[in-house]
Amino acid sequence: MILEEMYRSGVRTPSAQQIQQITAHLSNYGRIEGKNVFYWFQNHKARERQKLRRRLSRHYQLLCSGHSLPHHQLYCMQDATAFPQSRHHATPTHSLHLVLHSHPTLFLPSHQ
Amino acid sequence: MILEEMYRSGVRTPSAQQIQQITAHLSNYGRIEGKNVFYWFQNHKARERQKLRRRLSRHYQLLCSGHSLPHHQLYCMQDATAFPQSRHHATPTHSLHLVLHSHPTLFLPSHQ
DNA sequence: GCAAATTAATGATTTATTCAAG
DNA sequence: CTTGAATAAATCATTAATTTGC
Repeated sequence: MILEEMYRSGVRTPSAQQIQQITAHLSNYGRIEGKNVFYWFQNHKARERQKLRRRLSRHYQLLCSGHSLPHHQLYCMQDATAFPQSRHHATPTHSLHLVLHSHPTLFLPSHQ
Repeated sequence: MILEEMYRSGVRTPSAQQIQQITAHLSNYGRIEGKNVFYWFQNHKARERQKLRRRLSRHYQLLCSGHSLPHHQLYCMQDATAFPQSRHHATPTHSLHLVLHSHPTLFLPSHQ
């Protein structure tokens, strides 16, 4: 409970000092050492991420399976109107037909 | 998610062709064009770097603020009680007492 | 009720990824 | 291109919960 409280209030990868302190504090309740605290945060962080990813994944699956849009992500892919023209140079001329390196302007649909 | 998958597997600055293909693929999910893909990779690369830099910065600040240890580990060197014996190999013998680095097992007390 | 069996959670370890520096 | 360092991701191992047949 204590660790989760800490996590909830922002602690993610505590430094050595922090770990020492936390360990000291928790020692009041039982045998514990730094590595346990270290592992706890590693695992907890990872598994929270995991949960989030699972949620998102499910979310996307729904999205792609023809159901209503979830409201984030993808909205950014929408119409792509106003386009930032290159600030510094006209379309680079050093590219020839060999162009491997991309510049956004190269991807402006030529017919739009 | 798809783009991150690509990034994770090595794509950093996709060529024009690659961008075209990626765009085509992603078009199944919504309106998107090459420049969006281009920007995504630019930004993602940059922001990954940024994250790392922040980490390092924080790291060094701690280091220099007299708080000795850079991050975690070392706390492991403290009481040196029961330590996790590696499942697969005997205790590593390379455990200089100077070690600052990462893995808990690296801090197996040399005398155990 | 109550073990054996099965499944979920958590702890600990290993492997992969990431960037910067050399 | 390689290496070092941090740490995220994947995996292994153990413990806690839950289910099942009796």
